[in-house]
Amino acid sequence: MSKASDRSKKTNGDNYHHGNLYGSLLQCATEIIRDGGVEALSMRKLADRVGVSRTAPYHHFKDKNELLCAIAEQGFQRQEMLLLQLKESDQQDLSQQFADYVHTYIQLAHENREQYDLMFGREIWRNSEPTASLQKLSRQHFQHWLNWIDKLQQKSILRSTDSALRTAQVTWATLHGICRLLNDGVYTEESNVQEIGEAAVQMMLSN
Amino acid sequence: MSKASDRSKKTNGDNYHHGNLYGSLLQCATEIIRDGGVEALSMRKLADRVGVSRTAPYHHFKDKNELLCAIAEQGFQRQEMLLLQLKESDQQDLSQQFADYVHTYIQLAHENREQYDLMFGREIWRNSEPTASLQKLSRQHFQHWLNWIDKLQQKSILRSTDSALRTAQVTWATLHGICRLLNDGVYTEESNVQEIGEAAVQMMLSN
DNA sequence: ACGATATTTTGACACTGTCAAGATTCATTG
DNA sequence: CAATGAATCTTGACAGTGTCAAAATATCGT
Repeated sequence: MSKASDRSKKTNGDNYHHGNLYGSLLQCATEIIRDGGVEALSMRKLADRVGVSRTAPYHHFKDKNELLCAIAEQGFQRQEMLLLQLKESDQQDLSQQFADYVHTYIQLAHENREQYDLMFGREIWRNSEPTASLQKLSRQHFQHWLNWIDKLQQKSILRSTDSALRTAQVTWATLHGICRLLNDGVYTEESNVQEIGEAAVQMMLSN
Repeated sequence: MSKASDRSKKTNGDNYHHGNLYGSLLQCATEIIRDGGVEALSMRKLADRVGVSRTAPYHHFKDKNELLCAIAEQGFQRQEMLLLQLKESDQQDLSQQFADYVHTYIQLAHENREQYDLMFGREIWRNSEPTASLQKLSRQHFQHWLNWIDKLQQKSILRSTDSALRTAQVTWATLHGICRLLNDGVYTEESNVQEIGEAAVQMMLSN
């Protein structure tokens, strides 16, 4: 007890090893980003808040980028959940189901704005290289969207003027554009979000 | 000549005063951003490249943010030009005129991707405060778009299911979404840009 | 108990934005 | 022309960043 108690500052009851640094880092980083955006997250502050030294995180994440990718992945998983829940819902009206998705998408992107920016922002996709697993998740996600669009076209809920791929791209871009303009602070009036989403649905539906 | 020649390093032929630092900074910064994005621009490197000391730029731009805003403003002015040229074009078919705008918008956003990101990105609109003049320019720009949308609705080129404001917001969001996905590197295949734009037009037009 | 391996730390480097104080030049008076 | 005040530019400094290398410590399989 003599050695351990007076030689180091960190071995005072807590272990030298953190135990679950990976998880702690991920969670803490997610919180920091949720509260203050990506630019509020620094590896040093993160390490400090978790209670380890500056470079400790680098043994669990090769890069800052790798950390960000991991956080983005969680966002995609949540998004995936959303699509699944909708498919299993009791909503039989497919038009309404589509409208529901649009509204939920916008709402979710707004509630988790910083994570959303990470998922589709230049920080990861342009400035750095997205992780292999993140790329995979992202592709899967779009594929599911594409499949759904295809189905909606076949049932004439959506127009078939263009191919399923093009339609999927454009409709998604519309959703994405709305979310970006809101999240980035270009649209400041958040009160009309609902109406904007509704107008988007009107534009996309075939009627 | 004795005093001036051996006392300082900078007074060796060139003037101590740069002459047009403001302009040089703006131009050089624009180039740096065009080539390497916002994150490639540092005040220090910029000053170095222009040939002045680190803090010289701060006598012409209060902030790095103020510099960025100035660059963004130029982007808006170019965008404004675009709309004006279209109105004065000889294209009489309003649907086609609208389609032309969409394609030019996407093309321009792609050619000046970094500047576009600056114009509508979080860097300025969320992380910092946009300059008063930038805000004004931005509002004007949207107002012109809104007026046009209104006109197109009255001539039944665009559906009037929703108000002009909502329609303007959603159509613009669609354009913006496409450009963001391309610029941010989420869509990597640039070969289909034309087709995507075409599909967007199809979705927006009333027919 | 020992040696390999995983984990964490300290030190260091090259960057960044920007503030404060001093130096230099310019423009405008007297 | 000389002097004074304003504009402009420089040097020094501070706190912060990501991340590499080498050393320290802990854990685990033998």
